[in-house]
Amino acid sequence: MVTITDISKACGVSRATVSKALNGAPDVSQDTAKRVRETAKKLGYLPNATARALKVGRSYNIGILFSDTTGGGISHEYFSQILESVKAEAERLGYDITFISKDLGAMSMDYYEHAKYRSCDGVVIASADFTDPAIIRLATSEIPTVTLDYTFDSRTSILSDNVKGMEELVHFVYEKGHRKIAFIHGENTSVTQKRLVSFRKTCAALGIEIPPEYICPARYHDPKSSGLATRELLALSDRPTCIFYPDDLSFLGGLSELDRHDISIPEEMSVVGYDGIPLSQVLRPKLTTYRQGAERMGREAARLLVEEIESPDLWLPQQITVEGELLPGKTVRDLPDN
Amino acid sequence: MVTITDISKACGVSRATVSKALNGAPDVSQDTAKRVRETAKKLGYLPNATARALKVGRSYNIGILFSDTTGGGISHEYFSQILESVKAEAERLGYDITFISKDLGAMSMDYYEHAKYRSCDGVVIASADFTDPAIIRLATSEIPTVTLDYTFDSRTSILSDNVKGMEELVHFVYEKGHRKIAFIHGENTSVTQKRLVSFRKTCAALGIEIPPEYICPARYHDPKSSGLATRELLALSDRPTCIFYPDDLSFLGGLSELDRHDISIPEEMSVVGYDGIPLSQVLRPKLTTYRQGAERMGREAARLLVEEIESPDLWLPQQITVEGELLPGKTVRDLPDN
DNA sequence: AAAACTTACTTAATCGATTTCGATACTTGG
DNA sequence: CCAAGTATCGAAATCGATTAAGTAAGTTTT
Repeated sequence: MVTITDISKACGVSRATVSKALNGAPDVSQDTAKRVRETAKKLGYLPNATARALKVGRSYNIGILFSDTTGGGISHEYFSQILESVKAEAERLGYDITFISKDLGAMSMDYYEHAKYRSCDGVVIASADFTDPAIIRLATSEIPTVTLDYTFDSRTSILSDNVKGMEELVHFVYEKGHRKIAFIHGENTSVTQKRLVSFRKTCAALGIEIPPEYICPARYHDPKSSGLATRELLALSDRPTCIFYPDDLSFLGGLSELDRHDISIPEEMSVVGYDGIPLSQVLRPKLTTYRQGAERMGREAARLLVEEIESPDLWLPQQITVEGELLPGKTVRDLPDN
Repeated sequence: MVTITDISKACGVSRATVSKALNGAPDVSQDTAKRVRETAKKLGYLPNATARALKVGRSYNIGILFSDTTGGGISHEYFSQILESVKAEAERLGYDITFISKDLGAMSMDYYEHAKYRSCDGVVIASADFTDPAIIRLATSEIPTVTLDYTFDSRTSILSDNVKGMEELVHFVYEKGHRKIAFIHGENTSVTQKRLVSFRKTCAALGIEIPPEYICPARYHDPKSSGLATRELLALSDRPTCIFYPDDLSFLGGLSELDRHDISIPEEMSVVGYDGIPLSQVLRPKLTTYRQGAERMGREAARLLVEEIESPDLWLPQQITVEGELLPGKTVRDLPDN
């Protein structure tokens, strides 16, 4: 391994001078700076991020956290898109990305400890159970963090615009003539609450009455539970004409349940998803859904986190809401009369 | 930040003793070892991975490389499954995972330099253009690496069993009565060659003649190009009865092309995918495909890499082939007579 | 021409942990 | 009772890089 010591010997200057030359310090003559850079290149010198991090207390490494429990794993497209865009933006800004998890090998660590252990400059909390004490500890610690789809105290967060998403979807089906709209929702999280409130509010504003049995609990990303909820809705004497699913993937559970009852989409039942993952657009019929701006969310998360890391003094926490986009699809039928 | 110095002061012993006590060295008395561990816990001590890495020359950090160019990005389910299982196994073994990329911020680095810069103990090359000189440099360097779906010289690699996969798929459609089988293949990579040769070999063994125009080039994970290939196949005077697609996602391109010609699956055309991603199993009709053992591949990759890192002396490179599993689906029709 | 700056380096401490080589005290064997 | 062995601990070097402080020239000011 080539170190600054090797360069200093080859150039006949001190290690301090080499370091300063390579970092563009002002008190190095043009001549020596050039000589140092050239021999550095000739010898194939690479800075050692570890040594630098130890000395300057900054690792240029940010953690990313996907908690394994909530099923919001990396392989869901929404999250893998976020991961990809966080990674791209962080790298653009000179930061590497390391996964933060509970328990590394034999050591039992919580998230906070893991982040400290790796001396991460900051952490993006991408998917997590926000009631988990370990998550809370990290998110309220002195380590800069950005959370996605949740705000701790009033710390920095990137929020998908669930209110607007629901509004647009409700308006869309309303204009197609639907009045009997059922809503299958995911676990009781802040996201769910926002969507549910927005759903109710928008319906109310449009003068639609939603009977309580039209609101069904299920779980995110779990086709089975949405299938069950669908079955209950179909058992009602007064069936809805349109069903909102918690997310695109969950709709697939509803799909097979509707299949079982020989109910065709959208002729006999209209459906709406959420997320706008690529899968939704290759289904036939194409799913009506709301695409969350995952790519931009990841980018903003990385950008804000690095801003906070690099200028902590003039930093104010902020919450950014990223709008999505309605994808019309073909799964909502035009009702001739209501 | 609590360091071993703090502990040493609190305990009235030297830093050396603290370090040894925490690492279970033999020349520390039971008493002091216990006292040190207790005050370490009391003070909330966390080892500093950076400092340790600098001293011992091991970072307990392994790199993972997904090259962005080939479209084999993280958000493809095959790769995100691999990522997830590499991550899980590495963490189980006490290693963290960092993404390795070209160009970090302003610095221009190739993959090898990036891995050195972060002093990765090893790198999993999960998805890459194996003709890229930067990839070759890394994969043939002194850094332990494991490649997926490609073998450099005879270094360690994890291979999906493409030969067996093709064999099984061909046999499957053969037994359904198909004799006119077309094969749309991806870019000319070693994987493609294996599949192509295996396809040809199996057909020959079964006495099936495949006319050259039944073999169409396209690109992996690119529905558009497979759509075009499909169009060409449909234009033939002697159409095939069954089409093999390069992967599940590409099949979707074929799907819309078949739609356009009002050809229904499997009644008028049978199709077969490859990969067995979850999407393939929620399509209707369910896709006949071959699931690659992504989860096991990732796990083995991490396991072998760590083995090589931890006992480089008694290490022999090896290639592991991971079998997959045929998913029958519903997209291959039973031909009454052939 | 003496005082006051500049410029261009070097010295040495430091980050947090590990590890080699002693050093000391105590135990055991002969 | 002395030599040898054992158990326990500490001093100091080290990993590679950064940086405050100091130094020795040369340059400018008055």
